[in-house]
Parts: sequence; structure tokens; C-alpha cells
Amino acid sequence: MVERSEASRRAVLNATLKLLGVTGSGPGTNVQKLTIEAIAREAGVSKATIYRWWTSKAEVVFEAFVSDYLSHTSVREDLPALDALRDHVHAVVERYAGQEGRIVAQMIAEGQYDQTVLDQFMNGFWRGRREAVVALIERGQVEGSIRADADPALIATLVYAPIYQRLLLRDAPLDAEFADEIVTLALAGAGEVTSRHAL
Amino acid sequence: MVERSEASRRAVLNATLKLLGVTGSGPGTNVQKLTIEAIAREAGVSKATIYRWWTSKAEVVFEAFVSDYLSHTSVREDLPALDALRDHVHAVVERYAGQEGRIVAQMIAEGQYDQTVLDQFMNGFWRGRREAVVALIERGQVEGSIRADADPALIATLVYAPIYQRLLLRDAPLDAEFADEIVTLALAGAGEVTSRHAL
Amino acid sequence: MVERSEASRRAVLNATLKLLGVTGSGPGTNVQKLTIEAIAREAGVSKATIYRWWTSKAEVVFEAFVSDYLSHTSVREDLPALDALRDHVHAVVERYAGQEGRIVAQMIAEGQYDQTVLDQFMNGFWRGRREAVVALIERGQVEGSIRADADPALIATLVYAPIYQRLLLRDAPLDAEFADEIVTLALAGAGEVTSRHAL
Amino acid sequence: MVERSEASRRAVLNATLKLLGVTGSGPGTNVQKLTIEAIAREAGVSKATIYRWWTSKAEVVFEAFVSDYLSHTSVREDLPALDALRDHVHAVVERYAGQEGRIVAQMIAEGQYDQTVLDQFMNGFWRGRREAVVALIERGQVEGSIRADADPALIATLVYAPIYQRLLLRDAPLDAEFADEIVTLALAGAGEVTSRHAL
DNA sequence: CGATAAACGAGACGGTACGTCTGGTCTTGTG
DNA sequence: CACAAGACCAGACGTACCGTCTCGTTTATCG
Repeated sequence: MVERSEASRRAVLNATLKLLGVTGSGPGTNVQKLTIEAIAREAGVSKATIYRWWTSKAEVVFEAFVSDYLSHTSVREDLPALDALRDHVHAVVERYAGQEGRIVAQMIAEGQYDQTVLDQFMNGFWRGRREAVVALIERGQVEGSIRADADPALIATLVYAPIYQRLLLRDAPLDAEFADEIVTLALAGAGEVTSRHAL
Repeated sequence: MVERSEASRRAVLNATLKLLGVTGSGPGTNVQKLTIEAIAREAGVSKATIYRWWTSKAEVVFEAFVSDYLSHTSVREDLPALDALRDHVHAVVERYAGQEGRIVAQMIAEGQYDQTVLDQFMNGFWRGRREAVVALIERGQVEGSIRADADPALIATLVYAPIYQRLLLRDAPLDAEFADEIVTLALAGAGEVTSRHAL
Repeated sequence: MVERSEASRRAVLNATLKLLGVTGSGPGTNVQKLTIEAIAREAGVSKATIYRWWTSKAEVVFEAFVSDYLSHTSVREDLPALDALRDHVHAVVERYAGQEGRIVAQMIAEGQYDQTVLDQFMNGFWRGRREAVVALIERGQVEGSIRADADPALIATLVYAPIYQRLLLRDAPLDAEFADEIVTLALAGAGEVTSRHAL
Repeated sequence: MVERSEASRRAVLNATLKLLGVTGSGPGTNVQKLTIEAIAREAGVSKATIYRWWTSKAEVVFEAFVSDYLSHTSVREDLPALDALRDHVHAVVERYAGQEGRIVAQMIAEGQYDQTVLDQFMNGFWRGRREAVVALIERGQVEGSIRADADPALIATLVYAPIYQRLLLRDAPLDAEFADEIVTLALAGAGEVTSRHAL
């Protein structure tokens, strides 16, 4: 009868973002150290309300992060495919270098312990981004800037895998230089037909 | 002066492996759900003893796993570089498909919350494997099967990143087919000089 | 405008009796463990409806119990006073030995925490019974079987106090033998004139 | 190895007494409204410590009250039995009129919901007092001031039952006048041989 | 006979306490 | 003096009820 309070929902999500350090000033907490009690306290909401609507802490974090904060790094349609790809990779790398990256990393970490968390992350976040990149590569093939006989999915993997590796293993910084390398690498083999002709 | 009890150390490490399901029969626990208390109980050792010698649960796991269980998938010296690389990737992928992969994934997950854990993992485990692959690629360049103008480090990234992505994101199975794809992909651009000549 | 729903009232009272184990089969609950929520659930009634008409759980229990279940153990008018007293005490003791006794005990218990509950119990239940006994004793005095110089109120206390003590302290069973003892005791001093003459 | 901390035990018991209003200034709480959390908070003790050593709130209250606060209203040996009885009843009634009475009443109330609480009360508190009174009555019989053919246990009941009734039902005040009445009543029948001779 | 106003079911909500659990520290013997 | 045994404080867990508060939705008079 009485429908869900949007105010409470927002309070929970905002409190979660605040505690994670996404918004506000403080340094923020781990997802792991983030507690439901703290969210409830910060949000001025009852614990029961959180448990009523979310089944796990990770679900709250995911909703807070993905649906309310994360900008779906878009792919530009107005650029040639190669340029759009380069632009997209730069944008992703730049974002992942900051707080957003830390939270994505922690969601993946949570997913190692809870398959449903990983599923949610993959379906609600990762899949969409990847498909946008695959579509972009296919556009590149139509445009003739990417070899038509290369598998777009594999190229997408070549683009994304190093980003996630660096995000998670932190073996080197996520910076613009790295973004350039990635695109170059991914297209070195399957890549730019014209430049290959120049070889 | 009573020096550190090697018996206690072994008891702790063995208990850890048992509880993680690495040895013994049971299904094993998460690293996350693994508790110091349970280790102490299983090992017949006092909690204080564990805290005295290890600073975190992850450190115990790492020591138990890396120094006592993990086989350092070696690189074969008796094969041509390309074959050795292919062999190595197959071996890694096969191992990561099992329990070993789950624990590596969980150590990386823990590392997202604790930099020292990640450092330990990178220095004690990952770095060595990667350097072996880099060396292998350099051997391939000397042997002439890999283009000399390619950066061995980048190729190593092209090899490993997709493996870790699949290990952590579980978007597709870690199997022999995948191992083949990786090698092919990684060498597509920077790869086999001979095949490029055929273009 | 719309008057109180008798159907809801009955549903609440019946649900209360059922949950207390007074009616139905099950073992029943404590008054303490009985919850408004459970009553509402069982009765198919909104919590608000209960709170609208009753101020406390104890009030619901009292109404359910007293006005709908409790038989007002009556005093027989057709017997000589002494026989009627004996009959009454036996009846009370017998009833208190069962479920009725447990609930009376629990209402008194609730009354220790809430004066209004105790008031309600005293006014709505206890007072009436006690006055009936006092009247009976006065009849005995008129009939000459009880000494006229004894205070009827004190004798009533001598009759009832041991019953309530046993009900609440459970130091010995509430049985027929006990009922006999009580009457004998209460009348030993102030009691049967004839027997005293025999002294 | 490590034995129970007496400091923690005392802290818990003292906090309990303070919260119940037995010591300190405030108005105090019900036993019912007294919470384990509040005790732990007040005592500066972990909840787990309380649950480790006591199985229920009532047990804590009992131990706090009986073993540390309640003075075991003693029976004077230097007076003739009848005078000692009168003295004892006055003392008990006086104590029960205050905070001590409220807590005894609440322990009995708790006992209506939990047999172990009642057992503990009966064995640890009530039994001892009653036996002292029975012994006193027997002394009176030896001294010749109480009829030898009366059952001391029944007389003890006649003495105590009205006190507990008034304590629990609060139908009339627990005062000195009442104490006098009780003794007179109890001894009216089985009582003072000399006065009976005067009849 | 249709408007209106209370009573009602449903149940969301902020709270509070429950009893359990684990983490990490500290204490007290034992070998 | 390293160790086991384990008591301890701290505080989060997820659950259960509390009593309050909208919400529509009956339902019974009254204009």
C-alpha cells in the first residue's frame, strides 16, 4: 500500500557514496570495512530498511555506484571508429585512475567471494561497456580502418584486459601513456590496414 | 632464549591449506571466511602465536600457499621459445582453472583492501612468473621467431592480462582453447616474423 | 461514522487466546513472548487496529482472557456458608492448577511492570472474587458457623493469600489436599464456633 | 588458564544495581526494561562477557541483588520466639515496602516466564528465609508459647503468604500495622497457648 | 443515493535490543 | 621466554518487534 520511500533509498545510496569517499571530503572506507550499520547511521535510516530492499552490502554499493554515480563512459559516435576507440580508452583509463577505479576493483574483489556480486557487476556494468567497444570495432571494420578478418571480441579483450590487470594488480600507473599503448597494441596485429600497407 | 617453533609454523600453514580446501577432502573456505580463530583451532595453536608471527590473515595464506603449495610453473628451456611460450601459457591456464586459480584470485581480491598483501603477491609470485615470460620472449627475439622491434614487456602483458581477466571476471572458461587464442593474439602483431613475411 | 468492527475485535481476542494456547492445540506462548505483531498476523488484522483500541498487550490479554474465557467461579448460594466456602476454594484451586492459573500468574507478573495492568486485574477480576468470599464469610457469621468477632476481610486474606503464593511461587502443587488445608487453617483461629466449643 | 575476571564480574553487578536504581541516584528501571546492552555499556564490559557467564538477564539481576545487596533479614536469637517472630515480620515488611520489594516482585514476575529464574529465587532466597521462620516457630513450640500440635510449616505459610500477596497485588500497604496483623492472624488459631487458655 | 468520514488491511518506516560471532589484545600458567 | 589456553573489549551481524505513520479501500450513516 505504502510504496517504497525514494527518500530513504537516496539517503542510503548517498550515505554509501559518502562513506566510500566518492562524495564528500574524507578519505573513505573500503567496501570491506564499510558496514551496514554505518550506512544506516549515516543515512538516518533503519537497518531493517536496508535489509528489506537490498540483500547484501555489495548490492547497495553496486546500486549506489553504478546507477547513481558511475557515468557510463560513452562512445562518441561523431568520430571515426579509431579515434572514438582511442578517446574511449583514454576516458576509461582516466576514470579508473581515481576513486571510481578503486571501487570497481573492490566490487570485483567482492565478486571473488560471492558469485552473485560478480554476476551483477558483469551484467550491470562490464557487459555494456564491452559491447560498446565491440560495436565500435565493428564500425571500424566497416569503415575499413580495422582489418575485417579480425575477431572484434578478441580485440575488445586486448583493449580491456590490460586495463583491468593494471587496475587490479597496480603494477604500473593508469595514465594517458598507457592508454595510448593499449590502443596501439590491440591494433598492432589486427589493426589499421592503412598503416600496415605502409610497412 | 626459546626460538620460534617450526612445529607451530608448519601446523599453522598446514591448517590454513586444509581449511582452504587445498589439501584434505572438504570443499574448503573462502579466504574471506577463513578466520584466524579457525586456523588456530585447527592447528592446535594459540591465536597469539599467529598474531606474533604474521600481521594479517592474508600473509598467512600467502605463506601457506606460495611457499608451500604453489608450484612455480616453470618455463621449459629445452623447447624453441615459441613452443615454450605456448607450453607455459597452457600450463598456467590449466592450473588457474582449478583450486589454485581461486586462491590466486582471492589473494588479489584481498590485495584490493590491503596494499601490503598485493605487494607481497606481486613481489613473491607474479613478478617472477612475468619475468620468466619476458625472458622467454627475448629468447624468441634472439631466435628470430619474434620480431625484434617489439617490446617484450608489452607482449608479456598481452599474454597475461587476458588470463587474469578471465580468472577474475569469469566471463569465459579458462581452457586450452583460450590458451591457444592468447598466444596467437599476442603474437599476431608483434609476433612470428615468418608469418608476417607471408603477408 | 463507521463504528468499531466487532469482527476485528473478536478476531484479535480469538487470535490472542489461540496464541496463548488457551484454545486450539499447540503448547501456547508466554504473555511475555506474545507479540502484537503475531496477534495481528494471526487475526488478519492491522497492527494499527490493535493499537487503536487497546493501549497495551496486557490489555488485550486481559480482555481476551477475562471477558471471554474466564468463568467467574461462582459461590454457591444453596449450601451452608462453610460448605460453600470449601466448595469455592476447591474450585479456584482446581482452575488455577491449569492453564487459567498460568495466565493469571502472568497477568500479575505483567502488573509488576505496569501499574495499570495490575489495576485492571485487581478491579476486573480479583476484587469481585474476594468480595464474594467476604460476603460468604459474613453469611457464615450470620449462620453462626464462623465467629462473629473475626474480621471477614482478614479471613478472606487467609484463604486467598496461600493460593496466590502457591500459584506464583510454585513451591507446592495446587491440589485438593491443599484446598482442604487452607479452609482448615483459615478457620482454625477465627473459625468454626462449634469445633471451638469442643476445645 | 586465564581465570574469570573478578573486576568484570563486579562491574556488571554494580552496573545492574545502578541501572535498577538500587544504588546511585536515578529513578531506576524495571527488570523488564533493563537490557543486557545497557548493562554492558554501563559496566564498560563486552556483551559477550555477560553472555559467557550468565545465561539470562534475570540471572544477572539475581546475582547482583541477592549476593551483593540483599541483606538476609536475620532472625534474632536473643529474643523469645514470639518476639523474634514479630521482629522478623516487621523487618521483612519494612524492607519489602521499598526498592527491595519491587525487585523481589519483579524477580517473581520474571519467574512466571522462566522456571529457572523462579527456581533460583526459591532456592537462593526464599527457602532460606522460610526455613528460618519455621525454625523460629519450632523454638516457640519448645518454649511453650506456640501450640505444639500445630504444623510449623503451615504457620510459616500463614505468615508469609499475606506478605507476598500484598507485595505482588499491592491491594494494601506494607506497613507496621499490617505486620502486626499478620502475626496475630497466624497465631490466632495455632497460636499463643496462654491467650487461648484465657478464652 | 451519493458524499463523507471514520475504520480498516497493509505494510514501510526509524528505532532498539536481541544473542552470536570474529577480530585483535592481554593475562596467566607451563615446559 | 615462546607458547597454549582462553578471557576480554569492541562492535558488526541479521532478525524480530516496537509503536507510528501513510496509504488506498470498504462501509455506514447523513445530507
